[in-house]
Amino acid sequence: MDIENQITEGIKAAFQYHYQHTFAEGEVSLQPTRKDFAGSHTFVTFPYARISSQIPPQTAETIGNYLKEHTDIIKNFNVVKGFLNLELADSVWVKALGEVVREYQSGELPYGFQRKNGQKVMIEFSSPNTNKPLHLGHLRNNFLGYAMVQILEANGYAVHKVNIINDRGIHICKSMLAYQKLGSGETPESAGMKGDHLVGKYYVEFDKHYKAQIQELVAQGYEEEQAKKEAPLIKEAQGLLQQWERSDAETVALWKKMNGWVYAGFDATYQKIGVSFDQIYYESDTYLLGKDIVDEGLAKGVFYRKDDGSVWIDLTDEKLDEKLVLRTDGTSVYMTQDLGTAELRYRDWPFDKMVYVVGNEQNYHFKVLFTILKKLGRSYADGLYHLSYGMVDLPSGKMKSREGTVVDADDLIDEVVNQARKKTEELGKIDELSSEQANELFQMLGLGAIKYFLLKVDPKKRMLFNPEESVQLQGDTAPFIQYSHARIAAILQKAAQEGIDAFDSDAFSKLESIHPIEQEVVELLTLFPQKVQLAGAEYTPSVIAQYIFELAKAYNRFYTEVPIFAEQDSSALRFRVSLSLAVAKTIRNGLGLLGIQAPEQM
RNA sequence: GCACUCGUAGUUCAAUUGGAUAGAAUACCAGAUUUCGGCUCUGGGGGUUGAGGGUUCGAGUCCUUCCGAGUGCACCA
Repeated sequence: MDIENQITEGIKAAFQYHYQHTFAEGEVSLQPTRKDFAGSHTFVTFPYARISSQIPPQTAETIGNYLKEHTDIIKNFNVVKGFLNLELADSVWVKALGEVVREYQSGELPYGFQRKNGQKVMIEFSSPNTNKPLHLGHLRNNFLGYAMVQILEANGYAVHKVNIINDRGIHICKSMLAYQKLGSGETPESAGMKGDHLVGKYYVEFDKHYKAQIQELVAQGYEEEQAKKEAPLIKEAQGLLQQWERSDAETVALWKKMNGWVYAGFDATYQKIGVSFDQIYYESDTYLLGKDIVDEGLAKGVFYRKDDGSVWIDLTDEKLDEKLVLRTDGTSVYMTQDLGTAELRYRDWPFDKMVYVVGNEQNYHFKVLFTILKKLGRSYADGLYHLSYGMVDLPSGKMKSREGTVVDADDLIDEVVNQARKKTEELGKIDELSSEQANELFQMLGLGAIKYFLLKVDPKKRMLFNPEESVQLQGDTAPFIQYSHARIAAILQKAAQEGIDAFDSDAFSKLESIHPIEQEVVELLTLFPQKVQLAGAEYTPSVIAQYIFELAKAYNRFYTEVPIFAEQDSSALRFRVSLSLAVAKTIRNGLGLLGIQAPEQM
């Protein structure tokens, strides 16, 4: 039984004994004690004044006394207003560490991870367009998605990672048109560029000339809106799209060629950032889906047809608008497509939950999508979740995907990895590493820095990414945590050399008293499982990031305040070595949940 | 115009979902250690939680009115 359970059982018994009151399951909850008070767990008694017919401080006093007398887990308690702060006996903490170490030793599942629960989650993330390379916003998406994959697996779910590539439409036709006009047979090889960057270059080219044409037209007296529609280039691009839809051989060949370049470029980036997928969908395959759902909706009376032949759904009673699901000409729109894709996916891999990692500008779209599926009576509709995230800004200014000032993902990674290289070459202990191993380490540090920085913030919130701050060795950063881990690794190595088995929890089981900071570290360790659980339930990797940082900091305090190998008492020494082991493993696994690696040395 | 999201130390972020004196990191100042690893640790100043009103034992959190920022409101995706 874990610590929290032991305490709540005690509290329930106390209420039974003193007030003849029986609590329902899960009704008694504890909170962590604030730092300025003694104790680790706090019971808030305000809500129970009616049950005890006493003022809260009296209730707290009564419960505290009962726990101290009737259980052996409470060393002391104090009451502040209605708050009952509990100090646990040292033996409780010693035993708790023993359990953590044993779980790590048994090795079936890492400490804090759950057994398979039989539930299946599909998660969609990344979802790029093929007309330009990945940028900083995509990185937040990819890292969030990949972290959630790890976290959901740790919570016992079977996870299926999917990516849907937006490979068709007017945007890729723009790149194609510019390439036809200006490309003169250039290839990624001849240009010495990654394929996605090459195609992106022509997209920018298109945009430049297109804007020039608009300005020209405006100068001739057109309204801007009209100029945007009438510019010759956009008409040409639309023509190209129509040719593509008619399966014109030449157009399709060019489309395939350019998309092939982009995929090669994406794959290189995915590999570099350590992201992969189980299944990839292409919009060129799915954009016509959803028509039969429209028929079904009409039959069920969920949708209705207007006189002009277009099909709609009225969601005004859900406080949403009317939404078009089929055009007058009978073709589908984005919403139709997403309905069809959801259906397709459920058939491909019947899931209990489906998570869409998509930016918050699409909040409304997903609200509507989920509502429609519910109205259609889809059994899986309740398991759908939109993991919405905010935009990423840079210190130099805001960045938007549609404007030219986008920060390219590859460039950014290179820059940060380079900074990690510089710092580590200057200061690191990497002499015995081969140049290959060293390069791997720099990647680990640079990528870890970006991932951690993007993941430590609540996904919902718009955030500011500071590349320089992210690689700092001090502060709330990945390198700080990785460094702490590497240092513990050195300690464990020393312990191994001295013949100490860090997994041997019997070696310290008789230890009677421990240092307050040791207690604090063990307390943090005991919280890991519920952090994993929370991060999964709330879809917020930031919970894990914050936790590991706290753990690393607490360990560092322990490290300066308490000697390890100079300790005379063997029990205490062994306890500290095992504590170090448990912390190192938890940091490593916690970082792993964020997709970040922890080096043994740096 | 309508809808949604957000507003917290100089800056970047937290706040256990309604709990205690709103916490970290960073920057700045002052110390300790100079040993297991460049480090790390301790202390200090810094806040009317955008503003007002309400709900209750208790509000950064819920309701409301303003102010400010962002996003979405295409027979685009």
